[in-house]
Amino acid sequence: MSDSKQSVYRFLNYINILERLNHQGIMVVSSQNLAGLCDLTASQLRKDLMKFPSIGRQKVGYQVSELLEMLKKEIKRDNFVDIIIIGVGNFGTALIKYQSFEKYGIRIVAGFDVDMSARKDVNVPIFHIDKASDYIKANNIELAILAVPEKEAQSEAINIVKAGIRKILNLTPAILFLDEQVRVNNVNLAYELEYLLIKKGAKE
Amino acid sequence: MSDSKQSVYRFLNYINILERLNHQGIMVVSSQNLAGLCDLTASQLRKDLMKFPSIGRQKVGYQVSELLEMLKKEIKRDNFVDIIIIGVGNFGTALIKYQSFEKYGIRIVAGFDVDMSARKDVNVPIFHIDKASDYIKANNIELAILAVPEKEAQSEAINIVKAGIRKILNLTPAILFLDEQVRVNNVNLAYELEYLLIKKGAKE
DNA sequence: CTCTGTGAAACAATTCACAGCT
DNA sequence: AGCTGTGAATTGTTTCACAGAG
Repeated sequence: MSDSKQSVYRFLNYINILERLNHQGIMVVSSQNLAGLCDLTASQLRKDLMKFPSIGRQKVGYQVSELLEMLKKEIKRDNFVDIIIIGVGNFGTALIKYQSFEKYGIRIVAGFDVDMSARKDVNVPIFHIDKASDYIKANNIELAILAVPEKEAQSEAINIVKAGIRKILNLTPAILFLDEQVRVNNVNLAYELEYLLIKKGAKE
Repeated sequence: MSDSKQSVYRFLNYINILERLNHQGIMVVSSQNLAGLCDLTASQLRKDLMKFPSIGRQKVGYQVSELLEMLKKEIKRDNFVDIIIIGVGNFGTALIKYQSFEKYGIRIVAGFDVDMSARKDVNVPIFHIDKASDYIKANNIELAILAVPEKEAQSEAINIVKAGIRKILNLTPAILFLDEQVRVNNVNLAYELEYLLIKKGAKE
């Protein structure tokens, strides 16, 4: 997988949707149908699938389970990944409790915060932020979710990168300045809301 | 504003960054500098700015405050928007407490949930979900954040759309099937994590 | 010489249209 | 007929390269 961000998201979406179809016992799907579910055109979907050995059947469509397997193989990475979360406020707690990442093979194994008093009601160990560095080194953690208050974002990011973190999902609105080597993915919910509010027409 | 999602996000990012520069008392910025902060090329930034009457000064760069004002005008919408949130669990509570939307002129004015017992510690009224429909109609709410458990996502979405909601920020992993007229923006944090994990190289 | 504004070129994504299989 | 696979055409985006202004 070495494509654009957009195409990676399309592939993740195919997998997500095919898993639902599979779960519902639907065994076959046409490019038309699947494209409709993904909000794109049948052509575009077929173009995406061209990177695989021809797997559709004319007049019929695609075997859901077969397509799913191919897509998963294409996107594959090490099967289970342990990640940590920096900042266990409302947001961080929500993410820890929200176990839905597990089905993607992603496990939040520890949380870190300055305030230890809060949040004892989660089933993942919460440590003082001073311990993050040691933890990252000891457990070879590669990815961290950053969910601290905006003001602390930059300095915490520097700390965890120094300790060995290579990938950060930044949920704060801060702009992070880090070594080029570090991959940062910013999610700014304010932008997502603005986007909805700005665009006049319907459709994504 | 009638551009691609990507370009809208770039513009929102320019505004975000320029506001920070402004706040720091930085008055002038070159396309080179600003592009660096945004993780894109100087050319691309200048192309984006071509839609405005020439505003940069050769040898100098752009006046931060002036550029900021133009961008804001370009993107403008009604100055204050009231939105609601459906689902006041961990996630919903986090969003309500996270007041950072206010500076974008976006205000969460009410939350709705099936479980009224929880979450009395927020400064926004929380109502039973049965009241959502009336509230939307009475207050002419256009946008809702959907933060319910995945299983309820589809049925709640139908309900609020029936009541008049036209735009949904869907924070559940569910795929929503709704009238074409309704704009849906899906944020799936699992995808964001997967994306970080998949891509081998550095850089976004 | 420095930095913007902008055409032109290169590259990427999307849509069209249709041949070919069943 | 119904649906895939795929070149060709179209449209969109990014990069290049340089004229022009201070």
